[in-house]
Amino acid sequence: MKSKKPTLQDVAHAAGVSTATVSRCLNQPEKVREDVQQKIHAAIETLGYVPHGAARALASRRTRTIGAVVPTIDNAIFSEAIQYLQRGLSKHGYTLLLAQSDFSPDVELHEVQTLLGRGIDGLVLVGEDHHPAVFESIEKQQIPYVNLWTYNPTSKYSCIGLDNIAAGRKLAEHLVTLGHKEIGNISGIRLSNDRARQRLQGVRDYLQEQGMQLDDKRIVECRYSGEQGRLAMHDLIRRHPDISAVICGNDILALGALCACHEAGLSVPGDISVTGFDNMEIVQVLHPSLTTMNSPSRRMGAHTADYLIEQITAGTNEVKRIELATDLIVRETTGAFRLRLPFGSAQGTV
Amino acid sequence: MKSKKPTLQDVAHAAGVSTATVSRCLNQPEKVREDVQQKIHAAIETLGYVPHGAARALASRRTRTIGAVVPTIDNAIFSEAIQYLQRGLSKHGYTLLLAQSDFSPDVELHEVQTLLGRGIDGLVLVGEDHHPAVFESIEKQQIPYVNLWTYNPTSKYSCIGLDNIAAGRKLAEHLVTLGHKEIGNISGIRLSNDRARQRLQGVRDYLQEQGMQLDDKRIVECRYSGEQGRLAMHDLIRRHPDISAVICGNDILALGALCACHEAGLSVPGDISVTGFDNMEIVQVLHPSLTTMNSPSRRMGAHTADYLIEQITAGTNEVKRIELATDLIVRETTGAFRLRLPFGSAQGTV
DNA sequence: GCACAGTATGTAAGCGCTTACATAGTAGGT
DNA sequence: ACCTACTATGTAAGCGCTTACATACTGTGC
Repeated sequence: MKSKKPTLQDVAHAAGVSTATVSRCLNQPEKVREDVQQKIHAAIETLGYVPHGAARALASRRTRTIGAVVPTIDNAIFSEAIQYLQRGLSKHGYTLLLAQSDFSPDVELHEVQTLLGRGIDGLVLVGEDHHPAVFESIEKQQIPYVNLWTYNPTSKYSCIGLDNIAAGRKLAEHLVTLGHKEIGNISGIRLSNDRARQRLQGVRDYLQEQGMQLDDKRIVECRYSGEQGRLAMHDLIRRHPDISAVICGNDILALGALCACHEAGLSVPGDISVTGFDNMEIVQVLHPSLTTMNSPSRRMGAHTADYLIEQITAGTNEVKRIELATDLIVRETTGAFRLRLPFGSAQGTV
Repeated sequence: MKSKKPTLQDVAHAAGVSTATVSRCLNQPEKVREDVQQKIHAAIETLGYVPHGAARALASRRTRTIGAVVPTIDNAIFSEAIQYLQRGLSKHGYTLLLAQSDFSPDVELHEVQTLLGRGIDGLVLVGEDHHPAVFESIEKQQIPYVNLWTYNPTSKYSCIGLDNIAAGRKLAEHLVTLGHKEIGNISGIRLSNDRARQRLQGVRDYLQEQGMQLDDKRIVECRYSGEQGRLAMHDLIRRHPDISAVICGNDILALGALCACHEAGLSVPGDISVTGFDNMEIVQVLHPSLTTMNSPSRRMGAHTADYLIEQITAGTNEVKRIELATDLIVRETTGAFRLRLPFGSAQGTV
């Protein structure tokens, strides 16, 4: 190893120009003469110079860094969104700082403050529900900010996402149209998860309009995990044997629910219909393949990158609200309602 | 909005001490008297002071930031590892800079250089295969560095992972023990993916020792996606109807393969056995549930965080090689070999 | 030939923090 | 009472870059 890493000053020396010129050459090349640029680039090359990010950030008040806090990265929809967000940022020389909240508003607040301390140029959070101090901190920084996964036309902040209420309605409509009357629900924890609440509300609204009700007893709340979904479904089956369709908060829960149906000897969709949410890649290669809502995670990530870069480079901070379409993807786990003999009755002997 | 954000200088003023004392209070509190600390914290509180990350980084040459480049975050095993890595870092006040290589060494190099420019204190990559310039850059920086997902006792660099060759052997052994002789393989793209290569090599080695061969024609290489796995399986079934077991490069490919079996009217494990790799959470709630290898992604992430923090805080950079155990998880997609009448022959008439 | 506008480059003052070194204050040993 | 050894705090010099401003140079129109 030689001595220290080369600095901009070393480059300036080697190229026989001033530090200002080198800096300009890097940041506003149009202001530097062609031949000088070449000399500078040659010097950079031979010295192996790499700009010092922190120094740059300190002097320019821009870190070329975006912060994102998701509930957990270990969930296909969040990781898909982050995948596209990171790609979009990278294309423009921006780097992603990633943190997780574990669905806790307090943890989220803490992570947000850490990120802001790091000096991010933009921030991405999931949903609208946040600790009040989060909003305070953001406003103090005046940086572009996006609420992901939610679309609220009246929101004070930018949001890029879907209309979760409408999505819930669509699911309910699908099942009602198939003739289902007794519908159960396996939901994620709704506390501090506006998406889960809104989807459920959509279901409830629609049923109400149809003169039906979603009894609270038919809602089981649990963490988003396959095993939890499985247990929840067993619970529903035991407590409400008349249920003929179950709306699950996401695909993972739905897979667990399908497992439970199988274990309970219920055929899907013959005895019971099941829906998911997110349309994870794998649910289409399963048998039966899952009826679910398409979650525009990838587009969300890409749009977010575009929006942030746009605002940052323009030096503006306008609120933008982007609604992304979701589609109901009907596959094999939902079917027409069919009367099922109650458990315990003599089946097949009539 | 008030005026500017408060600086350390403002805090010093408000608390009636020097900037050095405030800085010490934040970084080495044991060197500051109790009562002075309280005054300072009070000032910080009322001013709403947040340290400026870039300034801190510039002055101290530490960014409290770790960089990681994974092939893609949109794959359960990588996202699990990143989940635990991020948590571990956060616990110690470190932040994660995340980038993706899309399985391309060139993209990876570019991302690594960007991260190094940002001034990371430690770096995490996946696998041992990297662009030569990656190693050069890292050595110039002298920062702790880990190769994840691989365990190589003779590696020049730290690594935390599993013995991929041994894992491949175990899978082969399992199938051979069940009586399978004609084994197929659906692998991820092996070019610049040492994990995939080594697993395949393990399979090959074991078969060879048993006097069997893994013909190259029985290996289908494709991207890690359910749909690709499905197509690959159809291909294998068509070209090699005598195959009675297929080893898949990961669980996603295996799910696609199961789909293909179903479509082709082959029962699993009756007609054909299928194995995965990674033990994703959902594969245990499927029917049939998947036989697979457990990938210690979570432990990997946690260990990596511990190792990096340890090295950074100690100011050292010792190479450490940690092997994590993997287990074969036998479930329902593998079973004893059973002779199957070839397609097209009159089945069930003998 | 001269004033003027326009362009290319250089000078130097920070950005907000850390930290080596200097200094003041305190306690213990003799 | 004096010296020594600490500990607690202050002073000030950067860390490597950006950028406002100053300066030098070029070409134009009159």
